[in-house]
Amino acid sequence: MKYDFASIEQKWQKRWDEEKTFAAKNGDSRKKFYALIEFPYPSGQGLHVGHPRPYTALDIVARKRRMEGYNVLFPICFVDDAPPTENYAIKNHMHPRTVTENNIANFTKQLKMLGFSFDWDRCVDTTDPKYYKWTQWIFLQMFKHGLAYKSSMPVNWCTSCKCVLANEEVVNGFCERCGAPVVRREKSQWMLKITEYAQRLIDDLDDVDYIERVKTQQKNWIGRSTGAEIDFATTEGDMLRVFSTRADTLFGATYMVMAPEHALIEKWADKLENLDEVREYQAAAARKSDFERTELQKDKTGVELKGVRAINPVTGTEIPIFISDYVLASYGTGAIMAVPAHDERDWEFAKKFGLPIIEVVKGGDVEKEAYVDCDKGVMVNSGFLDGMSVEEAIETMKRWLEEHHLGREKVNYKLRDWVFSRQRYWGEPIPLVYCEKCGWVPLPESELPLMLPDVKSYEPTDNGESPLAHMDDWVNTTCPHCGGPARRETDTMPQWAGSSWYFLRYMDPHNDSALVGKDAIEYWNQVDWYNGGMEHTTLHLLYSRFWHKFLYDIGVVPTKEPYAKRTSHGMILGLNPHNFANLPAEEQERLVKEYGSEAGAKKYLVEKFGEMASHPIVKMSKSLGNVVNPDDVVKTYGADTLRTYIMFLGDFEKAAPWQDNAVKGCKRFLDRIWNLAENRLEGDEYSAANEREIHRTIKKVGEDIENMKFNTAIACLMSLVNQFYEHKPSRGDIRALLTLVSPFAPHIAEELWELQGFEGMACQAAWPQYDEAKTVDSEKEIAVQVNGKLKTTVVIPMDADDETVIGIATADEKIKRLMDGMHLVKTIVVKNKLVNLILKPCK
RNA sequence: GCCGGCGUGGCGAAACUGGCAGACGCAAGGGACUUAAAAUCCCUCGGCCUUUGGCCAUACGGGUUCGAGCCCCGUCGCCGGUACCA
Repeated sequence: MKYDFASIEQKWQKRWDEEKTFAAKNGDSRKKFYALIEFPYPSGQGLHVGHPRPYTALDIVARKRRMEGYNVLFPICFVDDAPPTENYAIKNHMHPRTVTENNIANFTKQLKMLGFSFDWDRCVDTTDPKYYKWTQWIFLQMFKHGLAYKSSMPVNWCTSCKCVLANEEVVNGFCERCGAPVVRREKSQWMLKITEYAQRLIDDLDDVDYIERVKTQQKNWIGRSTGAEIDFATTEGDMLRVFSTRADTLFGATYMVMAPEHALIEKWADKLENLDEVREYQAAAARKSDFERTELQKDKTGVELKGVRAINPVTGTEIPIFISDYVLASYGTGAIMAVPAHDERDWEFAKKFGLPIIEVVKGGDVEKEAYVDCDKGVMVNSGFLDGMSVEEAIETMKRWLEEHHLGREKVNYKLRDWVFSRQRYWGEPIPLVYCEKCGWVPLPESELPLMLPDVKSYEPTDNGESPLAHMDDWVNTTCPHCGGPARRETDTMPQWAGSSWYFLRYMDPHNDSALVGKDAIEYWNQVDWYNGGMEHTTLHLLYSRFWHKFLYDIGVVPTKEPYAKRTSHGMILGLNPHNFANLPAEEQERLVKEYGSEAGAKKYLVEKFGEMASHPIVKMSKSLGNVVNPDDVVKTYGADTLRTYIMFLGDFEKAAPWQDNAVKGCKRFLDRIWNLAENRLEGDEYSAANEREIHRTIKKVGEDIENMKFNTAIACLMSLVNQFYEHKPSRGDIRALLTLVSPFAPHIAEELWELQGFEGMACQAAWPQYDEAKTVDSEKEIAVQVNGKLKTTVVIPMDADDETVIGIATADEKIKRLMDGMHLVKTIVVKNKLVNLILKPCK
């Protein structure tokens, strides 16, 4: 009988579905395990071959845990990615809901086809009012606790989505989603005070098991730095406050710089001799997009505020004040003291504007360049700091500032508050109304959910107003507080809102009276293992940690952190069809002939296809035609092969290229298993010839799954199968193999399990145990080195002592020859591994 | 620039805490079976040489060590994150 993967896979998927094999049970007495993956955005293109990588990985973990006796929660849902869905809907004249529903149906079909052990009954839909009722509820709690506020400020404006973006959504001055340029606009926005949680978001990383690169990226993004705030007196009497991490260099501060948006400028407007020039600069800075600001970063610009000067508190010198867009309004105090001798940016600016540069730390040549890495230098030209080390000077200066009430220690964070409103239709309405008398008033909780109204036209508008703003019937309402006329907030929430707490809803998806029931949250507690993409490290992951901490503070959840463990997968890349190495041999030959040499051929390819052609491995893209569709792979090879290959192709954490012809190897592996087990075997004990290999494989596969070394786990299973071809397996041997294979290739495992007549289902069998003693041999082949060089190998009894090992090694014919005329100076024995004989010629 | 990570055969990759480099798979070559092909099974497979053996090989140059892919110093290259954050 042939391995008919298509019908086998269908058969078992249907059975799992009907019997609800993977349903998690709330309150069950078994130990619980909660595995979580990031849902796919249900885009119109369907599943990408990259999706199954993290899903298969955690499916393997979830399946193993069930076999180990855990009550496993492994849920899935679809969270709408608002702007793309809406854009697609606009383009195709459809309602966003229809688009989302179609996409979800397609994704569900595709995911089911891959045999993931999701509990499909816990699907949640963040766009369902029953769900977003609770998203709105959480927002209201934040509002009531002062964590949501409306503020007018320059925001990132995507010129294509016609919508405000959070800082985290802007990549190099372009929109993270659509790639259009982002400009700055002054707008009144709802903000969430994530900055209030900055320190806790850093500190609590110590208590969770996240892979290191996730922790570092989060810490870098939050960007804590310790320094001092220093107050400079000005000739106008107003105090100009700055932040500096280098208080020690205060004697070298020769001028000040304020951000063009700094509030004091308005206050000083009357006094400024060059007000027109200042105004012009301010306007130009406001017009620049983020991209332009960074592009032009080498060329410093600025305008002096003529008529106002600051006084250096330690030297008493009057120094000029400039405005320049190299100082950011949103960080620190929006103003700096410039120390050109020891800061590259200040140095450039000082050179351009001919400002004095005073060296205060000895060691560099401050006429040539700023001396920045000067931690080990000694203070000079610095009055009472002279002769001190930098470290000492910082401390001394901080004390001096405090004593004179001119400054204090201060911690700053790069993290900004989260811009939370979007001028889009397709999002959760913000449940607040504005009343002339009472201000912003929350809706009573009994009125939640505030439904998104049906609307004919949901295109974004150019004036930056949400499409909801035109719906007078909806907008005009009464104030819940005073009963007077009021208007609803017309901006909606960003797509990150619903996804900031969705993992809680899985615990209790149908609860109408709470976002998650008390019993449910106490039972499931927190996510045990969450795997997701690195691209969400500074977005979703940070946002959801923030929301969770807030929910912890108001007593809704019992843990400070939502996820006990976080891992991340590498991307699936494709081969570049334009790269020389990936061309068919005949084509390579032809090009080499035509262009004289391989180098010539490569040069030609780069000329023809651009720089890109020099990279053999690239992201999959439609234009290169190297996109792999999982449907096709499943059709040709089956889901089990796809799952096995995607786990086998390389280190899970690293990017790896998809190679079509390598998939065959995994199909062959499954074929070979099929051939071994399609006929009923005899003997329920492990066969003597295979026993040791089986114990070793159980150990290795188990450990590898825990460490996400799926590729070597499969390699080890392949070796076991090869072993079974040498030594015919018993029915017991096959049973062990099938249980180990079952998390990776669950369908074929079930089918063969049934054919062998084992009880129940393979996915419900107990995970096999190994006996450490049985994983080892009685003998061991070890390396024999002479003077550190490998000469031969010998077989020793396992765990033999040093003397025995040296005896066996020196008795070897070849070693004997090498020892001729030499004497043994030293021996090094590494137990069960190697012996190294140090020989010297006899005199 | 700064912060992470990486660099190993024709290819994807293994290699624990410093201990036989290249497990496992792809491609390639040879053989068996077959009228033939596919499939399957078996063998070979880093390079070089004077081939019962020897030498060289883990981006490059040094170092530590009995012993280095792994540790240290320096250089080059690639990937990811971040960027006028004072």
